[in-house]
Amino acid sequence: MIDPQPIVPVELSCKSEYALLALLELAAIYTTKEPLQTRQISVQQSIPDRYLEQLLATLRRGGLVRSQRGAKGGYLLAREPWKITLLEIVACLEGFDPQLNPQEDAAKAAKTLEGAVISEIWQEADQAAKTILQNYTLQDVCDRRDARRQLDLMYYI
Amino acid sequence: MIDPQPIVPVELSCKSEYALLALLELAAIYTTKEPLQTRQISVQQSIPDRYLEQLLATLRRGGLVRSQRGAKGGYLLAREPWKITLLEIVACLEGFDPQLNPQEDAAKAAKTLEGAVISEIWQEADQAAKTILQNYTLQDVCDRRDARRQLDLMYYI
DNA sequence: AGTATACTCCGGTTTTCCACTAGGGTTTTG
DNA sequence: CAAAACCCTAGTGGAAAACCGGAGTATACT
Repeated sequence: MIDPQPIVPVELSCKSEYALLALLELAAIYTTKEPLQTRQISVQQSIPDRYLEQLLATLRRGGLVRSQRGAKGGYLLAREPWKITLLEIVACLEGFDPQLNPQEDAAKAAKTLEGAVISEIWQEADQAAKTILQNYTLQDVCDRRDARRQLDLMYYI
Repeated sequence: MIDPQPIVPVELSCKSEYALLALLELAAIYTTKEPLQTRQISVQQSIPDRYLEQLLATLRRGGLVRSQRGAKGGYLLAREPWKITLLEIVACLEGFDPQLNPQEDAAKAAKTLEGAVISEIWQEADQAAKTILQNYTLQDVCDRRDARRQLDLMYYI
């Protein structure tokens, strides 16, 4: 189990973090076209393997990865890493619609006037956070990690 | 119990919603300088009274509200409604620091490189949401509710 | 063809958190 | 001094999240 994130409005669930880490592994070997097995990912990122299996299955149903069964099987990205946004990933895992500005009517659904106004403002904050996540692709995250790795190396020398 | 909000990155907890509704009530009678009792608020907004008590106590410890004990007691806003931001309110309730850009080092605390990069991006999304909430004051919410009330009235005629 | 490998489906368990409840106190008014 | 109202602390129930296990099915390699 991963330690809890700081208690802030935008929470990164364990589920989403695991999935993102797994997808990063898949992105790293994307060009090889060779499938990567859950076992390898789980060891690399220290994720409970049976749990990871479920998450990858969810990602498959969400169309983000493809799977190959049997011996020499495993998972591959369904699309190029620069065509997968972070918003898509968390939307797939947490089970909400990845499109921005989904329902104004959620505010209408509120029973009281106060409730509706509050709901509107919260949706505005939600939009802002979602927009950030939509503007990052898997590739971006990989690039940033690689850049950081280079930087750490330079400090070491 | 309030029905759950849509499953999205930015969640509005029951706690924060109750507190906000209570503060709206206090804001409405702010100019009278007369304290408002938990019982009245709980009836008005249909919030479990003993639970509301706790939330108001938290708001008091957070310096958002003042209390007057004994008979004829109750709660008043500690400041003018236009000097209380929504970010302060949820920060008080959820127990995090209301100042923006609080800790870059949370990213440093991550054990792995990937973890740090992901944490950074999530903080960016978090910042975006927080900024929205910081730019709304209690007064803004009151004003918007009143405007909406006028609008509904016009449609009715 | 057969066997080992690895995904697939599905149900169960454990843990954690949240909304809420409860009891016994302290302060103030009248 | 009694009633009204806030104050403090602990505990409960249910739901969701995190995780585990077993039986099944597809694929590769020999």
